[in-house]
Amino acid sequence: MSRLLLLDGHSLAYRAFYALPAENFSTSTGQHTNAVYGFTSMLINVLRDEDPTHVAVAFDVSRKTFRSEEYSDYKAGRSATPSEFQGQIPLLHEVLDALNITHIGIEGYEADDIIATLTHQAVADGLEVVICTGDRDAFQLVSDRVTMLYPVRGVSEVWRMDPAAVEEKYLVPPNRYSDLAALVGESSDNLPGVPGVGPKTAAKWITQYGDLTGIVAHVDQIKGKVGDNLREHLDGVLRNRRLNQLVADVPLEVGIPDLERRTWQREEVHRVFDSLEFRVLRDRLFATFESGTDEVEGGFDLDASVLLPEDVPGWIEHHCGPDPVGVHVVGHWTRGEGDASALAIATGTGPAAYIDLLDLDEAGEQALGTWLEDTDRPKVIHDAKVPIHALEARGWRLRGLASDTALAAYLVRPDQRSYDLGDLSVRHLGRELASEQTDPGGQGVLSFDADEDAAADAAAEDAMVRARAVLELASALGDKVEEIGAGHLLTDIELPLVDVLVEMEDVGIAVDRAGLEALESDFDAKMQTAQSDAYAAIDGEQINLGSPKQLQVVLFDKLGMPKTKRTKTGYTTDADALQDLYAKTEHPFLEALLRHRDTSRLRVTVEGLLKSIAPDERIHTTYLQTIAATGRLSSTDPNLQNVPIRTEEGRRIREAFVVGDGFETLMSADYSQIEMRIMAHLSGDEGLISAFTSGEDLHNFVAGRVFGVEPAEVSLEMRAKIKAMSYGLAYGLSAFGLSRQLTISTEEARGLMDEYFERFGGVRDYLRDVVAQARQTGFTETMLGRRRYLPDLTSDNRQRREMAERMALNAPIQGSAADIIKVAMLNLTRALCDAEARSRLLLQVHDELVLEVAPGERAEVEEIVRREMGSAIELSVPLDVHVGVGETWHAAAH
DNA sequence: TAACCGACGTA
DNA sequence: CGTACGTCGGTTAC
Repeated sequence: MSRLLLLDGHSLAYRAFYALPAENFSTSTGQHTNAVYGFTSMLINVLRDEDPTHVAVAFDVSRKTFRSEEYSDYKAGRSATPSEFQGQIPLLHEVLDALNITHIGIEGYEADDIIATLTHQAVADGLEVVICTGDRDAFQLVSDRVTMLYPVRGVSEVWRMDPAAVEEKYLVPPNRYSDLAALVGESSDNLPGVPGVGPKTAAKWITQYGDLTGIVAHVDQIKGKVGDNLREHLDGVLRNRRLNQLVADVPLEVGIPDLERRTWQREEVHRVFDSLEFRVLRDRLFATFESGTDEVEGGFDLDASVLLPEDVPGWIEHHCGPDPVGVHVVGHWTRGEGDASALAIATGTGPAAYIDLLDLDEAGEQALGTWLEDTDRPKVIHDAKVPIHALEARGWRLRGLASDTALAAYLVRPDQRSYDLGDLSVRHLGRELASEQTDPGGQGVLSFDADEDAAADAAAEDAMVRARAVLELASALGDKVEEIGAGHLLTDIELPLVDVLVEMEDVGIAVDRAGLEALESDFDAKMQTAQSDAYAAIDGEQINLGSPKQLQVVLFDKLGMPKTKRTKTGYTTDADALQDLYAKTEHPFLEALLRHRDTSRLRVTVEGLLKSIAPDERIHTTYLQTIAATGRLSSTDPNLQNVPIRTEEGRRIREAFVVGDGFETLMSADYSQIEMRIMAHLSGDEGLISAFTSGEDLHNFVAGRVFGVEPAEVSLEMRAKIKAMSYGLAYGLSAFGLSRQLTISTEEARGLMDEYFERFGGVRDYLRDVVAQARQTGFTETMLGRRRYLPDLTSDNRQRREMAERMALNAPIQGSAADIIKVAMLNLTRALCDAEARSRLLLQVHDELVLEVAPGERAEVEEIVRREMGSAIELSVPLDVHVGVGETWHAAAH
């Protein structure tokens, strides 16, 4: 039986808009999504419950319809549609487009007219119809073939209205409902009814005289005050009836066959739901419609074998040659420790094998090791750094990494939250990893002892499925990488960088544990003092100084300080705001509080570092290569890219990062002003380029140009302003933002920016063009062709659009800097290797590299570092590298 | 207990 | 109303 589902997009979204609190439904960029969320949630439920074969969503296009033509006050009582709602309609269209659901809006008609038209066509074609709308006018369409779902209690529940239900509720059959509504009136449409006549009276008359025509014919027989009212308002009633009659012959470009349900566009759904930040809803969508349907094929065909130890050498010999194989390692690796227990290999020709690493004989071990370390027998792995570490624990060094599917997927779409193999498989191959029978992650089902073998089989099969998925994904993603011209980024930069990062993570950096412990107790003592001072300043009240909520009570209620900038949950108590308050009130509590903040922050930082010291007395961070949308690395567990440096106290922490035993010194090498240099290069601005070749201090030079004085005459204040602006430009800083940062007037800030752009017109043109081009193509590109997609550049929502514009400004600059230092890391590593130096790379902090220098190698290493960092890329300005050495990170960077 | 938020460290 | 991150403690929702 075919069934058509029709939804009134406007009416349902509008319900959701008022039913769901906007503050709980908005994205990190501030876009409200409550209407989209509510509608989509309801859509998923209805699709699930009704399982229609055909679907369409109707929309109002504008308020101007034939009804408002006839009756200018039609819906006039309604307040203006809030812009927060209006802005969500295009998002709703995006959701529907991604789901491949037809949406229709026709100028001059309301959504319900479209629904009426389609309902008539569908009934004529023999379909059942389910209508979902919050507009009661649609009751007139209900019949034995047409059911209406009417949302109540916001959008959390629907009433299923068939003819009996309509009659039970309104005392008239559906085809008389419009007569009843005409008599009673519809306040939401600003259609007044007959005074004193409610549904009961109206229903009584309709029953008595058959319909409205009958009532009109016998209007003189109706007695009493209501009779007089009816006669007096009869014109209005007839007008109501004309207006609430739905049009059943709206000219539509689609017919019922066009509305047949289609599979959704998987990538679009991910993109749209990502941008709306609908995580749970997406899970619900996939959970509801992808299990047990044939939209996603049930996994992978495997010619699989679990190898016996004695079969390992033969299998590898036979199957692992010059063609890439997919590899999946069963094991784990966290915080510098881990192991591998098994390994699955899938070949391009079909066969797949599972090898238990804990049960290998000598020959197997030998064959496996030789293959793993053979550069000429290529492997493709998902997120290879982790398995490479795990295999290392068993003494193998994997070589010949031909592709990494996580890295490939990252280059294709660098702004994803995660690159889960299962997700990529569904998205790019259209297949789930796990079929229903093999569910190694499942709970409970396989928990009995008797099922241990089955569980092991399932785990082996899962590993082989993953190996095969990786192999196929490498091919599919490889094509996409090539399509966007990022092949060299993958093969020449990201893939070889994996080995460099593995080394850096393995080596770690030595720390002075005692020094850190001393710092901890020092910071702790200072924090205690600050805390006592803070309590003393507020009559001894012992609040939790780390609780913004309790602070707000003290600051704004108890002490009555002026309110600061609003946050989602109240008023901000951040350091800037507290400084402001202190300047205004000079209250000692604020001074103590700020001191407490600083010292407790330092203490927490030190504690975190202490906890992460490994048994070798070194700290091993983990670099994440697929996190930052601009192409940067990130560092985690612990994050060694945000160790304090700005304050004197903070720098003491850097003194605890020391040169390790057997090495001579630490060396810190950083690019000076690399982002400004990239901006000079990309913009080709002659003024800025000459700033870097003049030998003058950059900011003095620029400030001299802007203020029209000699560089030598630039005051410190002028220099500070120009420095802030120069850096701000690469982030899309506005005059307002600049004024706030420098505490100058917006006018002065604007004047400063105008003057800057006047002197450095190339920069202005570049910044303008980079956004314009990104809007054209949909993406930005770094110097090495790393893309970042920014669909929001064409958003109707100003906030989203402007956010995307700032990202477009920044991504090529930050991303090119990331490209450059990655190239430098690769070249530097190779050069150190070629020079047979023992010195080694330890850390990367975006524009800085930290090395550990072996005895006697200092001069040579410094020369290599300067050369390789300085020549990583050719710019129209020099790449200046600052190098320092010292026993500690602090000393080396000084 | 998990998820979120404010706050804050770095480039 | 300046980009890119990771981590912490407190709070809230489940």
